[in-house]
Amino acid sequence: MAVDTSLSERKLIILKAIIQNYLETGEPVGSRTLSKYTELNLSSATIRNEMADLEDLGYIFQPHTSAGRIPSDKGYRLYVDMLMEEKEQEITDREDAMLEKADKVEKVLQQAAKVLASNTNYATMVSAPINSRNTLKFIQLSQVDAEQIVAVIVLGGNVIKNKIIEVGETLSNENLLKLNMLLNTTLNGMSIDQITLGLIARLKEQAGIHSEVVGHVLDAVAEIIHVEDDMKIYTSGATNIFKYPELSDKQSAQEIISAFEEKQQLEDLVTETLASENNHGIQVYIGDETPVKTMKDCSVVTATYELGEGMKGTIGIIGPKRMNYEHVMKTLKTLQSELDAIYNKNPKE
Amino acid sequence: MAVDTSLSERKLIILKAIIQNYLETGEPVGSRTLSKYTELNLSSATIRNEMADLEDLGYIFQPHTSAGRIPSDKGYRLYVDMLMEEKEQEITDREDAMLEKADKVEKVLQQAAKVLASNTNYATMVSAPINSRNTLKFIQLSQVDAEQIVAVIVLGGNVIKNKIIEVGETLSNENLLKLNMLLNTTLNGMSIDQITLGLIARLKEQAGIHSEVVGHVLDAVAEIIHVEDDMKIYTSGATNIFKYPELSDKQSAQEIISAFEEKQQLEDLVTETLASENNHGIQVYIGDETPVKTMKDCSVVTATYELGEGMKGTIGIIGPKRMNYEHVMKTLKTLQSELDAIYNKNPKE
DNA sequence: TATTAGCACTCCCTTCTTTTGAGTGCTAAC
DNA sequence: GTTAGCACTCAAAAGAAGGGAGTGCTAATA
Repeated sequence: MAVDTSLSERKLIILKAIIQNYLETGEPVGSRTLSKYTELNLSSATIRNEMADLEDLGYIFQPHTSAGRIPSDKGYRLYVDMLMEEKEQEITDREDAMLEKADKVEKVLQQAAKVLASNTNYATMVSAPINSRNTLKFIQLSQVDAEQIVAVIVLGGNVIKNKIIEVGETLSNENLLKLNMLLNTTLNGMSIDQITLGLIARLKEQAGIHSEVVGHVLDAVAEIIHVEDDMKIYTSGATNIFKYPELSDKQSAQEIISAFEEKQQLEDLVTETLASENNHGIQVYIGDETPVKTMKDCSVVTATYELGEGMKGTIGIIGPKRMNYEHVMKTLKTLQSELDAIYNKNPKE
Repeated sequence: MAVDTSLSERKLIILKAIIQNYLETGEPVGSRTLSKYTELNLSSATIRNEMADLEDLGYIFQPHTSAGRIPSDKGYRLYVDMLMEEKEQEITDREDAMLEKADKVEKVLQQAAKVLASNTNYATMVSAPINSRNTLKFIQLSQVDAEQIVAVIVLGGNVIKNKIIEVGETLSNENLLKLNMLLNTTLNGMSIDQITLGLIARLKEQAGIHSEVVGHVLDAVAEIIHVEDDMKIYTSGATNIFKYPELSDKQSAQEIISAFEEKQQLEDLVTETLASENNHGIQVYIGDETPVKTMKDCSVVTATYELGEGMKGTIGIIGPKRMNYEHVMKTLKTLQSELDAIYNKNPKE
């Protein structure tokens, strides 16, 4: 993303002033307003000339003739990339902790979304981390009754998966014991990715192909391990978009809120964010840049957090393009490090 | 709910015509329209007289002078009551199956909400059944590593609960085995309600009070069993309310959709529905009758379904007062029996 | 050459007025 | 008891008028 250096210092100042003003008021910004707002002591006429240039260059535009200017996507992009007051060094003055510890990951994430929403007044989402690079810590099959076996699998970070396996034929206690031994010795410490179908096939051989039941059970185990838990996404503040007239006409509101209700599109957003290079930083999608078409009139800011063992999740904020980028990014960073803190201090709670 | 018999036959016909017409159009209904709409061949003037009476009796009202009439809550109530009496026997003509089988309860319920929403064009919710009267089928503690034990509990309907228990001190294999025996023999077949703290205390004695670890583990087990899984509620079609102008101004829309996002109020609704007497039927709340104040401008129709073993859940539809009650109630009944069918045919899948 | 004052022009928004039309209530006739 | 007829009401739609914020352009100024 090369910075366009063709803009004069003065144009940059004016552009910045336009954007900041527009972020505050939500109204198109006129030349007279600017001539007071900026410290360059210029008349409105001069500023008008500069504005005309900025418009030609595509950074701002008029919603209609005889209105002030508002930033275009390109303008916002420039602003986010270089004009924003960088608070980089100020991460030290951490805000008060926002999150309370809770014993269930689920609760924490739901709360994170909520806090974020009330903190920013935008719509927010938090995705639960995905397990595929997680490792297996423990596995056990137990007989529930003659026809049911329950399989329990403990992964790193104390994630537990389980399922009931229906078996036609009773498995002897002895065989079950053997199977448990075999599974634990073989699979322990492996990551989910590593447990391939080939490996399972080899296990079947070792366990004795003669038994159909065993084969069936092993297949089921493989399935449990691999069934991607569908991505859990927690949302909050979807109705915040009603606070922004540019998003709250029926059409847009319905689309955006639907996206939050159905979650499918948010999943896409998460996938995209996790796939993107810029992984530890914060990602800003302005308007059409967004991976999710429903949000092409919004800005979307996302961050990735990590719970160790390669388990990554995403935090996202969706709001109008005239979003308070500075505040949002700062808040995201804070939350990011709080999540880190919570989960690295007591990974075993 | 006794039907007000003080209304003449003719008034009833007119009222019904007014309501049906209003349900279709959403516009106030005038006397001229009615004089064509009804088969009683009456002039608009006559109908006007009857309408004036109906207004005095509180069944209809004018949004403003010189407008047609709109049903009042009382009017809707009469209509719904009448409707229910009429249709009682017609449950036989089942519609096509709407639900697909799925192995996870979660999926089925989510899908149920979705189907219902697209079928009715209202906002819908389905609450997952609550387990408190469910019985314990199987319990097992297993050593994950030196400091962790995983407890797995299988309940009726194949509901599985589990948790990792942190222990300071390693529990010997032998002791664990004993404990498992004890737990299974004692608790098997009991309902969650029956497993009291007193019972746990007695268990502790039997297991040998001397061991602190054992005490700790038993406490943890009790906790797992009793921790009320917070009520899971699946929603769909919240944005359908945008289809009804009377609900889709920003204020109402925001309130209703928030209720769907936060879920708290929906929980209240479920609680209320489950507590109500009329348990196997269908409940209709019109306007102010609703247990949830946010929905005082809506009608709410709920039904209870049962998954055996006393596990009850609720299905609900939220829409404008001029809801198509007939269709909604029919659809709810169908869904109710479909849920029954799915879970009683194959309780073990 | 860069800046500014001045002015005509554009177009949105608000407010006010007018028109239209659906619907009512009442009265008098059938 | 029913109906035709008529005056009246009121919301919503359609114009009409004025105000105001803002622009682009030109000509004067430093």
